[in-house]
Amino acid sequence: MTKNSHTAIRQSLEKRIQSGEWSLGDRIPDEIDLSQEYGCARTTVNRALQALANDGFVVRKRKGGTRVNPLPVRQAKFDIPIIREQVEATGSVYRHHVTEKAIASPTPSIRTRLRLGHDDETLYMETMHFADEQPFAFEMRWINTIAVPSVFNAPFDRLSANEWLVQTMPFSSGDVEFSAVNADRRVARALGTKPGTAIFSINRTTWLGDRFITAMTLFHRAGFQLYTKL
Amino acid sequence: MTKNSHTAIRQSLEKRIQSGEWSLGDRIPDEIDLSQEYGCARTTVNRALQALANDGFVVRKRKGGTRVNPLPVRQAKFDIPIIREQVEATGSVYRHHVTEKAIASPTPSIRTRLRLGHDDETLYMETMHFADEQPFAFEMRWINTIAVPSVFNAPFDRLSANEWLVQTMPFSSGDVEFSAVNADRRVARALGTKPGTAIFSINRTTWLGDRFITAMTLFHRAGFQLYTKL
DNA sequence: AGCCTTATTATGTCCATACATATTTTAAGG
DNA sequence: CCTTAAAATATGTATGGACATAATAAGGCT
Repeated sequence: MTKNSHTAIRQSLEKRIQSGEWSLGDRIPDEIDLSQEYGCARTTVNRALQALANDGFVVRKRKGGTRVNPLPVRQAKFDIPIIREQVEATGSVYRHHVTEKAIASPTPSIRTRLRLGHDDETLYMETMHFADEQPFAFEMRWINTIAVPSVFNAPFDRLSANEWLVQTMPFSSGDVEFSAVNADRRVARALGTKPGTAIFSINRTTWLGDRFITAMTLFHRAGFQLYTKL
Repeated sequence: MTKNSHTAIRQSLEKRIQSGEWSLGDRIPDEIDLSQEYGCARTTVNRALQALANDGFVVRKRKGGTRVNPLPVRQAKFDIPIIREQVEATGSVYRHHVTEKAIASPTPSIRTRLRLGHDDETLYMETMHFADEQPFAFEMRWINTIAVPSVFNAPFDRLSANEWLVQTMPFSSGDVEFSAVNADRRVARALGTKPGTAIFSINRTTWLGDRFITAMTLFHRAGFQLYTKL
């Protein structure tokens, strides 16, 4: 069992909700009553209830009290690791290889996606990621050379762009998009599969404040699965 | 600006980390120093720092102090909504249609996945989900009739199994698996696309405690994307 | 009834303090 | 020098009290 009062109370309340003691939309006792029931201070119950609200189990409203969330929304959380760590976590040996690296004027669609000006240039890179010498993922990436001028000195032979950027600009924000695409000839050849194979693809755009840092499209090997617990 | 002291402090610290005031792995001032700097109680700083630790910005250790996380892991959070809400959120009209519903003895692989006994039976259902009368997703589902006996009285003509189960067993746990698959003939016909098309697929298994409730495979229409902010 | 003002109420936040706990540092002893 | 025990330290948690805030309920007026 957990020892701490607030996590213990949290778990207890969670079980009582799961058991059906209170059903969807029901109001549960207020903090003072619960604190008496559990024999602790109100702040401790408050902490437990806030945690439950944070995870979507209950909805809280001033004066309205705390209710079991009538619209429970399950949240899936994914860790988005560095590809090397993802590979090594499975016990495989990681290797990457930069197949292309050039200053390029991005296409209009990329330009829009990155909110770039008319003559802004980017560094375009293609990288292959291997697990035990088998293709693991094929990466296409655009980097804003103005926001990240040090990119020209980056040791991309040792570190993948993926990893280097995480270490250089660690706390940027961004968005992610998962989709399924049919491999075209180029992607198929890179991943060692047949054109048309369904490929799990991740699109990521990264910002620091309002400055565009990098955009990436990742094509995973055929059969790749992304897994998480709810 | 935010008014509350603890969120304000949290944001301030987040900015200071992003600005590079402390770099990866650096130790940041302890709670007492920060509380003096911000002119508040230690508990308030503690709350802000715990929130930062929770989101992976810092790592905290007793006596060791608080450090900027040297291995920043980005977390993507997805809301997994009821399909009807997902469709209606885009302004489309939702409709579903149960195309098959029968007691069935699941295949060995499904049986293993669900940790079912040798002669346990399940209710097997196939459902089509439409958005504005266009195919949105095709669902295959197995339900444990022993854990959910009320399933036989469920109004599946009005409510999809998806929605009914969420309302009936709201706070179950489970796991999710995202992948890309080539549509076979059956899936392609259901979704109105050609066999071989890359389809975004979601596999979900749901438990209440250690009891299996339901397993589902969802095939989304071609071109479907799952999007989130980091 | 309908409308406005005022009380009531449950949660939100903060504080000062106290003690617990994990971890490192230091000191003592061999 | 190495091992072991004691002190120091930063975070973790709990408490009781106080006041703020949002939302509802109650009351009084036209």
